[in-house]
Amino acid sequence: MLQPDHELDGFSRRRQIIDEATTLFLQRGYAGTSMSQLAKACGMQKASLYHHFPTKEALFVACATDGFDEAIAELAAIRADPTLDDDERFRRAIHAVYRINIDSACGRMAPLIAEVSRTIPAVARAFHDEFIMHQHVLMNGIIDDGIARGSFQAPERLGFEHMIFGPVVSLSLEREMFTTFDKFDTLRPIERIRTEHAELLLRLLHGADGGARGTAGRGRAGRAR
Amino acid sequence: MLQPDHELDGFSRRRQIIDEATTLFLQRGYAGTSMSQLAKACGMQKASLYHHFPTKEALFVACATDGFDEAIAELAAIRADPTLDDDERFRRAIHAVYRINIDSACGRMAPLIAEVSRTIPAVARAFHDEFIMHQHVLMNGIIDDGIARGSFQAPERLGFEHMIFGPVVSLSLEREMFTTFDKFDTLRPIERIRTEHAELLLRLLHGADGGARGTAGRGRAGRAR
DNA sequence: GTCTATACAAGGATAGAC
DNA sequence: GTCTATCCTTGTATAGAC
Repeated sequence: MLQPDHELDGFSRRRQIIDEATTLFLQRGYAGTSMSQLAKACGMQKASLYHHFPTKEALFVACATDGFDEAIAELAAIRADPTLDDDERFRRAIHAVYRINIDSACGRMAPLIAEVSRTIPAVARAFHDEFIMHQHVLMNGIIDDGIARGSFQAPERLGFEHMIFGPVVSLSLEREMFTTFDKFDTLRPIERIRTEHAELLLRLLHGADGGARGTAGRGRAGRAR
Repeated sequence: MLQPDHELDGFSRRRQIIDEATTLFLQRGYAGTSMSQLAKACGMQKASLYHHFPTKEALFVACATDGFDEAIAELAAIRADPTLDDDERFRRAIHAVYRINIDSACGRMAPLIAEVSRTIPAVARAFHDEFIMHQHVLMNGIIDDGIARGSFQAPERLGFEHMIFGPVVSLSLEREMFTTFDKFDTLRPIERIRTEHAELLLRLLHGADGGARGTAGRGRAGRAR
């Protein structure tokens, strides 16, 4: 999945093309983006693009599968950070999930994957296996660790996972849908939504009965119910 | 928004075109669907389509804004149904929201709206004002009624709304993304997700402290767990 | 590795007969 | 209201010089 290529002067044409293409794809969709537009955006001739990528489809696959690891890195680091207590780790993990899916290019690719899912099924497969799946695994790990240490109560996992990722994914989609609206941040104040979202999830993790510990560290015995 | 037209024999060509076009748009995206393909699907000539719709864009707008009211009708009915207690009403409302956004054609339009949001901003506006907004209003009404009757505790509303609709919208998107996978229902068992989702939301509505009433009618004091 | 030039298909849309 | 025929643009992709 890597192409060391000719990253000589810190400037790779391939990189530039991928970046410009990603921008265009995100703005106008796959079928709505033409190689001519892309060539213009890159300041080069259409034919030159085909020196770097054999087909438009191959170019799209490169864009869509680019940067999975970097995007998820932060979440992995949070899971591994031993200095955090479980509640705080969970809060930061939620924060990271928002950044991954709303700010990063590959997080914003979801509607595009849907668009091409029938014509390029492989890209949907990769998106699931190497992006979505990894986030779920990391998040479940964080929850499981908290349960093992007595900080969290086990929730119905399937529904809970969807209550973690669903609001983030839909917010990302809505931001694409409503980009032309005056102030999207008034319609959907992401910061506030994220905070409330995290606190509501924590309430569920602490159990319905006792409310459990507010900021339980690891292993502290605070039990509930 | 209605066109009585010539619904003579219960078969309208306009209706047929909208239905076929909607299917194609959902499968291949807006830019990825051609008028030629559509003409073939309708069993007519390309030029004939232009007798019914002046442009491809107008046709898409017709598809995307078709059936809002019908899709939402069930949710409105549930809100107004006086025979339900608040918990059961909420459960059925969640059920309806799943059907609206996952099964109905206009619910599945979301990624398409995102695709055309820059080129046809009006359709994004309509989708928000006449579809999304209405669902939020109805759902909030159901919650407010429950609060007024003492069945529910008021949650942080903004975060809670996203925890209602987010998982549904993302599930709808994922179903489009992963249509080519062997068994989507194994990957994302919608029935089970929906049930767990509803129960977790109810747990939040019942409050972290007392758990509040399990199946409280209006005012009934029933406890649970 | 980038360019000019071009092949060839498909796109949206229109004209005008029936 | 549907057809055949056609216009013109744009699309992806390639050939071959530099």
